[in-house]
Amino acid sequence: MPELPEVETVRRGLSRLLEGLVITEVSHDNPKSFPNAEADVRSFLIGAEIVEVTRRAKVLLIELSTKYSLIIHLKMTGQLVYRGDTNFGAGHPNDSLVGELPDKSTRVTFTLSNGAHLYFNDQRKFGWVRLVPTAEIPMIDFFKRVGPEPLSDDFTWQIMKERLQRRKNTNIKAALLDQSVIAGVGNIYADESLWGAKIHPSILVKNVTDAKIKALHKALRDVLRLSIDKGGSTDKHYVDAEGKRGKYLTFANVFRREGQPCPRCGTIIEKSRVAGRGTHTCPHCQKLP
DNA sequence: CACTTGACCTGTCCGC
DNA sequence: TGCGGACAGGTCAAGT
Repeated sequence: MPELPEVETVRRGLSRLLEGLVITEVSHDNPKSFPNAEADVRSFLIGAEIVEVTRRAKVLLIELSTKYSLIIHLKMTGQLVYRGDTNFGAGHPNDSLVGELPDKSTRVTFTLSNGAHLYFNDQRKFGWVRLVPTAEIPMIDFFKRVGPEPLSDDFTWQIMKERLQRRKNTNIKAALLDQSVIAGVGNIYADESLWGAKIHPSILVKNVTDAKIKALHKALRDVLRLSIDKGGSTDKHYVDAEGKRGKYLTFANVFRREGQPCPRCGTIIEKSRVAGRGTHTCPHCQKLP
């Protein structure tokens, strides 16, 4: 569920909370969640200062002072939550979704030089933390293949068209979800941006007009920016670096709104399956040509 | 090669 | 109430 706006929200929180701190201890309960954390990983981590927290697509990068970086993918249910000396939980006025930590979904715990902890929680164990030499990150297959950042200044509608043409014989929703086409788009913002541009998710890329691609380019960037502004989308799991929910779903137009009226025309929103995903559309606004 | 489907997991919800 | 099955959705491997 964490897509670009959610991961970016976590990044901003971690950047503020972690930069300058030193890792003093690390533990993990699940080998799958930290696949290369064998034997001497502690010696590479303990004593390392956190220099900078960045993001590429849906992946978080924590650069350390030791020429190593932590790479973290939250996949669907991953959380990275910072806890200082007050281990607050649900019901606290800060709107925290998670309770006292660690809990049973905690996979990795970092202890920091100020006495705080960073918890990597992941109910479904799809996510992971890896330690890699910083210089080797560009050589990792994913980073070689991943498409452009949709919010970067040079991401024009023409670039978007060119990227989408790589998947011209598939439907537009599958192409949007393909990380090698455009970075960071997942199910929520695919549905929201297609509604915004009035495009049916099943239309083949080669049949989408330039005018529609232009509209999709604007709709996608608008919805990603709005969601970042609202702290992302929380359904069940996603929280920011302080455990707080995101508020975008309050503003969603179609996602998880089947049975409700389309905000634009009042037609009842439908849910179907496209590209193997639950897909939300307005049958009046989004028609196949 | 281009594209689609299934596997990876666990918790929740729905129908019987 | 318990139980089976569908579903949630990011990514990669396997299948067509």
